[in-house]
Amino acid sequence: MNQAGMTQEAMTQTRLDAVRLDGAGPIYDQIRRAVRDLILAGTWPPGTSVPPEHALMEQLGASRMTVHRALVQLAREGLITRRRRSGTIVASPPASHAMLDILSIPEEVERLGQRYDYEVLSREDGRPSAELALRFGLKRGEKVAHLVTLHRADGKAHVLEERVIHLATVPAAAAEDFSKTPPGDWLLGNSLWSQAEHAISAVPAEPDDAQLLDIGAGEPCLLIERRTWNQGSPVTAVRLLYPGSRHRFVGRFGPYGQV
Amino acid sequence: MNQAGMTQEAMTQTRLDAVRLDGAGPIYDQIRRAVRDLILAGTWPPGTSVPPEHALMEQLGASRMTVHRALVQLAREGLITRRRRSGTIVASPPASHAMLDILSIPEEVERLGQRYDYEVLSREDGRPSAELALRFGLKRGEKVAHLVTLHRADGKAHVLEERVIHLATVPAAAAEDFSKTPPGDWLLGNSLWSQAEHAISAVPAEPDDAQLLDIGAGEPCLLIERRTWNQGSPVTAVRLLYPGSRHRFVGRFGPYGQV
DNA sequence: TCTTGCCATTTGCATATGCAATTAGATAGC
DNA sequence: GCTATCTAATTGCATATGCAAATGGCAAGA
Repeated sequence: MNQAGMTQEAMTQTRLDAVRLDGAGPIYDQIRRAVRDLILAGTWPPGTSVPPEHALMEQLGASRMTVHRALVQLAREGLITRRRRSGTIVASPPASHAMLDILSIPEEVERLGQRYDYEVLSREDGRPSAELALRFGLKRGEKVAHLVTLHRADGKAHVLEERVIHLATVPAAAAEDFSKTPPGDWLLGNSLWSQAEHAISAVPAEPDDAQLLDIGAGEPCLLIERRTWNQGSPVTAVRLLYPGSRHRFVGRFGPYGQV
Repeated sequence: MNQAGMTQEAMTQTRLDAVRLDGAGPIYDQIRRAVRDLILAGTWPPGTSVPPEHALMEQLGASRMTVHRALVQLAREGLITRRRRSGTIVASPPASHAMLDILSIPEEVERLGQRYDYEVLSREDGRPSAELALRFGLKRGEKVAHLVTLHRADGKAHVLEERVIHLATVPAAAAEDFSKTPPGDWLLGNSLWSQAEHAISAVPAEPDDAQLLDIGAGEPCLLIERRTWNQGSPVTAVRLLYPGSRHRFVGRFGPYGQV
């Protein structure tokens, strides 16, 4: 191999060392979990190339078919994509989530064929007030960035976003002013998350919010609250307030799950 | 074999004949789809035993490992359950659906630890009025049962259900008075569905509905609309109106899908 | 320089084989 | 009858083997 080849080989070696089996359960499942964990932990970020089957096979002392089985399963779960000759790479998490696909508001608006813009209405960093802590379930001590953002579609209010970002988990957020990228999208590219919880409910618009959304006070709005964590540490919490009359969320499924 | 054995064998034969490959794509996937389709079509209802690997292997001329691969996938998808020696049986569809698990309202209420009861407020069978057809997207010609049901938790209005049932697809509904089982639960046991679509939105309560739900007119409500089909034929459509202040729907997921 | 064709790498699929684990049902023993 | 034991059916897992399909990248040729 040439020098470039050596570098390549060294990288592969590094990647291989990270794969550790825990001896619990079938070998193919140990391999699957080991690789999955490396991906979810961010050790192998999206785009990283996964070692080829032969390399894993030798490293782990398993047969190719066993390694193959593990990787095929991960591919079906959407964590990796595989192509003959090109090899296997870590996939990017899918942007959409059937029912609650509101990860990127710009995308959501543009998919409707409307022009998107947004405005950060306020921003404050520091320890949360009692009221804010209550609303987002924060502890008083933790430092957060608190942002209120209005998103527009074709110039009309689309959704009002109120968000806190945990600066201990995402320190880079302190230095970002979100003038070019709205907070939700910025977080997608600048933080990791491993779990989320969302809740959906119908609430009357508060007078202040109603004015911003250009609807009448007390009109029904769809409130989506989402909190995300990474390995147990809180990342962000957001409340998205949609004017009820202008929005529906639609999903499809079959008796055994998503179709 | 004894006579009982013969019967058993004959049944197995019947079941085997139903498995037909279409020649498209990998063999394991042809087998997987063939079996899946028999399950979804109701030919093999929940509880039916699937022929053992050896039988499928001989019937289809594939190796056992290939048959095995197909069945393992179906098991992972939740359509079948497998046990050594006992064999493979068709699974019952899971009762709950993470985000929109509102298939059974009695269960939903009892899970909250409250006493459930309900009342059918009105029922009419026949061809839909223009207004009804519009609201549920029906064709004027199709005969439907139209039901309005109020569900209560601890005696308080919980959700207002308005439903149409397509009598062409579910003829048995014509003879059922729903006095013992609410329509949604009755349908779960007396009809098949292969696809559903749901939509969620926030609407103000109409005066009539507000009175039934014991809230103020115009107060925000969460409206869940769901339509289900079986093999393309409409089965039922329902509008569930929840008082917004008393309900939240919660779900959890990870970056690559449901956790 | 550009194109064409070839080769080596990597994944995809199917088979054959063997053994392990589970357990329903039959059998033997009490 | 009841229980303990055995047998055989059935799935679960791992390996070895061989070939097919796709294709990145190199080499030869125009």
